[in-house]
Amino acid sequence: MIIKSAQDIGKIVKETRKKQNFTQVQLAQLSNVGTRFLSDLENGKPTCEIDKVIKVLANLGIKLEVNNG
Amino acid sequence: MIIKSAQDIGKIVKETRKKQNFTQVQLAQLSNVGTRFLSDLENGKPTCEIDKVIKVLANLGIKLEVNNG
DNA sequence: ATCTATTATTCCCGTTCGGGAATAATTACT
DNA sequence: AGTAATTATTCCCGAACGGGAATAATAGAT
Repeated sequence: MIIKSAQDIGKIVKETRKKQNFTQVQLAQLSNVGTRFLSDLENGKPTCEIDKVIKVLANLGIKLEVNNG
Repeated sequence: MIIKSAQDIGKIVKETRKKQNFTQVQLAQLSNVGTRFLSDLENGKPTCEIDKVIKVLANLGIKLEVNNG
């Protein structure tokens, strides 16, 4: 899936988390972020800090990839 | 290229920008971010805001992709 | 429909982002 | 080497992040 916005990331985080039967609280603890942050992230908040986003993705086994020309 | 940290993103931004003969000032203006932000980003600052990062990548033609299981 | 679990939203608040501009430092060019 | 250009770093400061906790709202299950 191609990411074009923060919303896209939120969507995939939410989807994947549910697929793996995680609750926000669980994933937040696992990722060392607050539950507020995770909620914000899943709802597409555009100002989330990149490092925490990456950590959450990692804890869901989601691979983030970049495609240069 | 697989992204594991903010540093990885910074690296590819810098590389790609140079390949395309952009200066930080140019890319910053193009992306509607400050030059400070761009410098920080390229140097791997972990707290950069996700939306601006995405915008910069887009302006370099770098595709951001997510790989779910 | 009811009750519970999960998620979203609000609050307080310390910390930090990021813009802009100036300055230092680094790099590139001849 | 010397000069110009590019980048990094510092400063000021308003605005917003994110944690924690409480509350409201939503969804899920029986």
